[in-house]
Amino acid sequence: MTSFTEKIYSATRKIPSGKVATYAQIARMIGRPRASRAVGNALDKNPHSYLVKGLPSRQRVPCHRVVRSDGSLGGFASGAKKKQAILAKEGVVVSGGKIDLKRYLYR
DNA sequence: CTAATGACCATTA
DNA sequence: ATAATGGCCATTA
Repeated sequence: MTSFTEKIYSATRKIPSGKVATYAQIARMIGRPRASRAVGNALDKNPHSYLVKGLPSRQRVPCHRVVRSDGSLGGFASGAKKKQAILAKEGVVVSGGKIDLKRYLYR
């Protein structure tokens, strides 16, 4: 575990249910404004599934709340379809493959 | 050490 | 609107 990935997980955990953040945003939060791509890599390797019950909240990383800057979903280890389903359950509407960032972006 | 690899981004055409 | 392009950067081989 590198400090880089730990910071990413920490930042990602701050995103509340019903909101989303972009990879670039996470990158900015941890002080590496140009590392958005590396952020995606780190989240990809994240083994902590959001859906696992009983997992301590400190270990849960809601990586499904991280999307692309253009509002499209971006990737997901278990499939983008799954990602969308979880978001929908939290109240984030994905229409036409895009999310209305004006409404759901975490500020 | 170098090279390749992406859950990316902004710009340009 | 989509597609290509060049840049970016931590991690891994």
